[in-house]
Amino acid sequence: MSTRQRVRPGGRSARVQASVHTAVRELLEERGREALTVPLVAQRAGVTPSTIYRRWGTLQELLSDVAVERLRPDTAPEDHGDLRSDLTAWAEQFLDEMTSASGRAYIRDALLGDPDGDNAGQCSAYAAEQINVILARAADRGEHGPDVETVMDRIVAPMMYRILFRPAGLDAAYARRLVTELFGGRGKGGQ
Amino acid sequence: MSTRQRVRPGGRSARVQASVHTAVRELLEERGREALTVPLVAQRAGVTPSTIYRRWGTLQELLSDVAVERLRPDTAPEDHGDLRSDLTAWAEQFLDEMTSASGRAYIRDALLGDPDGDNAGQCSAYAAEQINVILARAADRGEHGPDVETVMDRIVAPMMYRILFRPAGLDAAYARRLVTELFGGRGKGGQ
DNA sequence: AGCCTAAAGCACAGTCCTTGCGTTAGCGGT
DNA sequence: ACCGCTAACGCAAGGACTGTGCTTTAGGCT
Repeated sequence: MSTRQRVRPGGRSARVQASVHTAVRELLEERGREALTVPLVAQRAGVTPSTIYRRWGTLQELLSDVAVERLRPDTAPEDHGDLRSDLTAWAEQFLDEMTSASGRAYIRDALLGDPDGDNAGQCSAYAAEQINVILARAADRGEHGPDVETVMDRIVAPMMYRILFRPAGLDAAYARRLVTELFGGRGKGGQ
Repeated sequence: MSTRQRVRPGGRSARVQASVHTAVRELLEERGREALTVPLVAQRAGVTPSTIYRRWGTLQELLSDVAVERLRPDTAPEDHGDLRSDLTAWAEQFLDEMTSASGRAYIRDALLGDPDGDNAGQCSAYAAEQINVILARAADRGEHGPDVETVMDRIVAPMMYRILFRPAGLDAAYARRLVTELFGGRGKGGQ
């Protein structure tokens, strides 16, 4: 079962979903994730727990839904005039947002309550979308650069891997280094 | 609180931990993850639920512990005579193991019940260890290749990212391609 | 305007979580 | 080798959470 909700806007369902999502975000900030329970969220949202159980099934699936919504980029990547600057700026901002405690928590939540990998795929699609915008702009300028898959492999994947598995010592310099190495910086590879 | 157990071997604690871990692995295979509950594991392991709650706190932290134990490589990477072959073989095997349904489940469990990122770091350390063995062997042969961090960024991270976020269409060819590109294959990067 | 369906509320039963207290195993000291 | 001491386990009970059958309501559709 996909957890993403497809409710028509304006109806009661939409109101319930919105108020539940809001309740989750508020309670996450106020009391932290450990303190969250379905009944607590239900009370804050002004619904009964059974409503949440029926629509989301599990607290984790609900959290996953909220997380994906929160991880959706709300703005197009900034235009700095050339591909490399755009990628660098985007990577720095991405890493900065995702490295924060709440950012990591959202990523983990998105991965967590996600039986069929649907929500995780959505997160990846968001990043790919942003990168596509950057690459398309570069193509319009006449620059020719890597394709999306390469950027995902060389920039996004390493950042995400470290965020998830080795969160210590991550900073903007790492993001810049990845971009530099992608652009033919002296990669240490090769034999 | 770190969930990793530091019990002395031979004592009662060690016996309890072993029987609980075994119970988890057995029940995971028999009934699947959804059916797992703390009381169920406790019954199979021959302990009381409160013991599990006290030592692990949560089913997820327990699962995380078991997952990390299971993700530990039990054998040194094969020696194929040269660095590139070693890396390719290792990457193929790694991807194959991790792409399986149970492999992905273990990875997610390891990430999941892991408040301070301790278990996730351990997983990453396992991979780094294996790669270090491969690189050390290459150095002994007189080959000079990339350093560990580069291999983590270029091989491990992309595979893990796709396993977690885009599990569709992953195969050995992808692993080979990553190694090829690392070894100066025509990377599509650069402007 | 009225029907009809999907979703929410209500209530209750079953399970799980959590903790206080007593007991025990086994480590360390003499 | 014995004995005290501490950390860990078992037991039991209270409270909270999960999940479901049935009823009610909102709002889309003709």
